[in-house]
Amino acid sequence: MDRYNFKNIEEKWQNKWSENKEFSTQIDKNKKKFYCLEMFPYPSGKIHMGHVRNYTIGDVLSRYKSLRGFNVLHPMGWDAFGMPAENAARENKLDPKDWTNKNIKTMKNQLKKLGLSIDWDREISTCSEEYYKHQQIFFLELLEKKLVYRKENYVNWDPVDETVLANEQVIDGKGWRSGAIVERKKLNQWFFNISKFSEDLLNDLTTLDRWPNKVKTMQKNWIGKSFGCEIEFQVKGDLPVKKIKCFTTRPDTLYGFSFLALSVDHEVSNFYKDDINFIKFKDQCSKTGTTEEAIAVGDKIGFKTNLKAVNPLNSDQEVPVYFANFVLMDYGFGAVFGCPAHDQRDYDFAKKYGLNIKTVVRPYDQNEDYEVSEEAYSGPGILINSDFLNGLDAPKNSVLETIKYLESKNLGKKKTNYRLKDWGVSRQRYWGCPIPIAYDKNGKAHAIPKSMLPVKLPENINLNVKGNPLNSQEEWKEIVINGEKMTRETDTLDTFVCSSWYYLRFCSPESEKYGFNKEDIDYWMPVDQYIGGVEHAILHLLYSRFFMRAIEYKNKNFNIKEPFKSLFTQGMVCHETYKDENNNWLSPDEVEKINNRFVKKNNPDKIVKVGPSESMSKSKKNVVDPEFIIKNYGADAVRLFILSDSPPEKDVQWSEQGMVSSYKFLQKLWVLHNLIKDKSKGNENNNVDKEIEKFTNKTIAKITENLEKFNYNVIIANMYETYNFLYNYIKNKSCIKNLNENYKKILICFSPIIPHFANECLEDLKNKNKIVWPKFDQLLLENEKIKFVIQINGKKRAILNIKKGLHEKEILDIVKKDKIIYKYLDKQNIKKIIFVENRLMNILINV
RNA sequence: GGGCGAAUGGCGGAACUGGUAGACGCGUUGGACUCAAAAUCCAAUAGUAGCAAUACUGUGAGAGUUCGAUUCUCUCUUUGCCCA
Repeated sequence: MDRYNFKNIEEKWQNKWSENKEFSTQIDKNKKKFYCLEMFPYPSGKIHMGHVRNYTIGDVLSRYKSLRGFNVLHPMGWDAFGMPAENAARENKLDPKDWTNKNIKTMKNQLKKLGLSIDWDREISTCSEEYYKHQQIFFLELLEKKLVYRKENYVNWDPVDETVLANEQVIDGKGWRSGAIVERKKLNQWFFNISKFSEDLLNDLTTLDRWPNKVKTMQKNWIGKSFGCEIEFQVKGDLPVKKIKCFTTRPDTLYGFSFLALSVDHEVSNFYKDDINFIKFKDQCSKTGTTEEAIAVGDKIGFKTNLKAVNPLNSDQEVPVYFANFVLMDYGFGAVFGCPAHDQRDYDFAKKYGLNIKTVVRPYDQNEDYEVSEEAYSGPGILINSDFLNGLDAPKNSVLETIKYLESKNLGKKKTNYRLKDWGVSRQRYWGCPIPIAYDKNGKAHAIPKSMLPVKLPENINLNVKGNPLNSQEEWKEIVINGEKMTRETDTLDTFVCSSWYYLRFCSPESEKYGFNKEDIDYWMPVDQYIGGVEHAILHLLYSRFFMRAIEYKNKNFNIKEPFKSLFTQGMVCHETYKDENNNWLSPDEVEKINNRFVKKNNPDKIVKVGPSESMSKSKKNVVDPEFIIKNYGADAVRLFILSDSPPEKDVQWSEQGMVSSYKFLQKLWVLHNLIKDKSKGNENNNVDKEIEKFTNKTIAKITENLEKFNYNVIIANMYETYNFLYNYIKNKSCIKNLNENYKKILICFSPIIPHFANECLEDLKNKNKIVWPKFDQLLLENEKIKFVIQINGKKRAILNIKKGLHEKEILDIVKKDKIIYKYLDKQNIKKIIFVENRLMNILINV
């Protein structure tokens, strides 16, 4: 017998699957469909272990569903636009398109070597014209429906690179590449009106019963619905401003009112636009980032106006009005009322400018003399110093009570507010989907007619320019629409737009007229199982949910609101981190273990510092290359290992030892396979054995259940158990007549995890039958003998091996004859017996 | 600071709706094979006591509900993630 040669066997099956187009899918209305989708990768160069895990999980499910008779759609594509291509291209003087396509080719090959059951005929790439031209059409449709608009907004601006940075590209207030201090700059940008659907996006979370609660909670918090009060403050002063509107979630603390703070963009700022001090102040404000965190942490600064605001609950009280850097125009009305005693931001501000700090809420364990000191108290309590509001439970009752009062006096009204802001989709970059807009000489935006689409990206352009390379493409920028000369929009779309609808495109990858065909999506959508990293819990998933609503809006032909019926978020792949004596990161293959000590390879004197296990990342060098591992151990072994050590939703530790043991297990299975082949050769006179039948039945039941529940790590344990049983079972047996048929069923159960191996074995057994998921017999399961526990006073004292379904009396009879239990029961009064059928009997006696 | 989750042998982890805690794997130890090693195979492996049968303790800590709690409730500790 030869060793199991994974190299030849895996290649053989992969070629076979590919040649037979085994996984290409068509609509078949006689079959139930199952759409399994994993988040598509960014083509960064090579696949990493995270991909291996993600796609293995999806593949196991797809193969299983397919064996269960579903018509399975399991496609793959490329999230191919984005910055790394532009950066890499800039550094290596390549075209982003060439760079991207080269990576796609490499990664596709790598994925194929994993033996994934993917319908490659449906492959899509978001950077291809065939893809993004449809996206441009969607953009125009949304524009027609007024779900897209243009407005000026603040962005993180890198003054050195002359580019806009995403929040995560701002590190400690500096640009991640240039290191320049990031400024706030106002730019005209395109926005998707996602906030229009805030309420809908929030409410429909309750329909997503097969999404992790964690993700739903994160989305809920992100949408951030709160209710509060819109208050109109009377304003006095030498400016023609009589009223300022403001939103607050805590109107009940109005008696602690000590200033009114406005955003520097508030309309009142118009009166100061020529004031040199105000201009300076505004400039200073622009130095703070735009994130909520930057604002919370940063210095609170203000600019005092000549205005006074009147407390609506106490017209005798007048407080100063400031411009302040911590107030943003897009929250509320760009105006907040300051209550320093109960809001830390306001407290910091009041301290700085010597403003009054009046306590109006006391914690439950303090008396009426309580006064806030050192820091604001924002917890719950009882209202004090608040006239007629005194004694109310804050904020539980007090907020609503206050609003009621304000409404009755026409001083304010209840209002719902959402934290979710509209989605800015403009990116000042080359490598993205062009926005199909042009501007006339007055700067007015016009949609580029659909007949003129797609707006193609110019090729072979110079990327080594500051800012957006498209800006310097003078020829490309020119366009004539209806005889009028115009200039193209040079911003491109955020890549999250590409990934907001790609799952529709997989249903109709070749549809030319439109992004999808109705017939296709009617059959395939929604995605039955979506699998990916939890890092996309908010943005990508929320944007996709929005995009479906945006397409559906005013559209009778489309009725999908929720694209992903069921969501699974897998954990990350982690590895120990290593550093040398100079604190430089070392990769695992630069390290070896000698006598329980980690040292540098080929240099055993150099001790290596072992750090905690962290998510694999290039920057920490704690990565293991899947290609290398597949080459050494084979795809099946990698699949086996990546699923074996942890539940799929939790992080998994990469371990070389674990990898080796998975490899060895396959070798052992191969030995077993050949033994079974021998033992099942033979003639009709061999014995039929009940034991193997029962065992197989139980195994099918277990694996089926664990597949349904994503307990993939437990399936691997089931596989080891199966091996252990079979190995011991056949050891001392001669030929068994029904061994072969049972073993084949077991192989099919293994096949989603180790498809090459299982198919090879089935073929080796000359299997002629169509391979379908084996059924198990519930009756056979129930007829089995069980282990029945006998407890005395709650302590386990014996285990009876009995058949199922025995009654209390029958068991008691057995118990009374049992020698071990007898000594506990002898001469004792039985007070009570608790009997749980097929489980246990607890006998309570006097002690 | 707020929200959500987690905590089980040396390690990763199992345990159905409250019913045998530690499946399975790794590691470790002992043995077989070998001149030797690797590989492979066999056996043991939560702790304490005991030659053993067995007994007691044990699922982060403390309480509670229950005949019975890893599982349910409360308080606390540690830790992870998200938001700030």
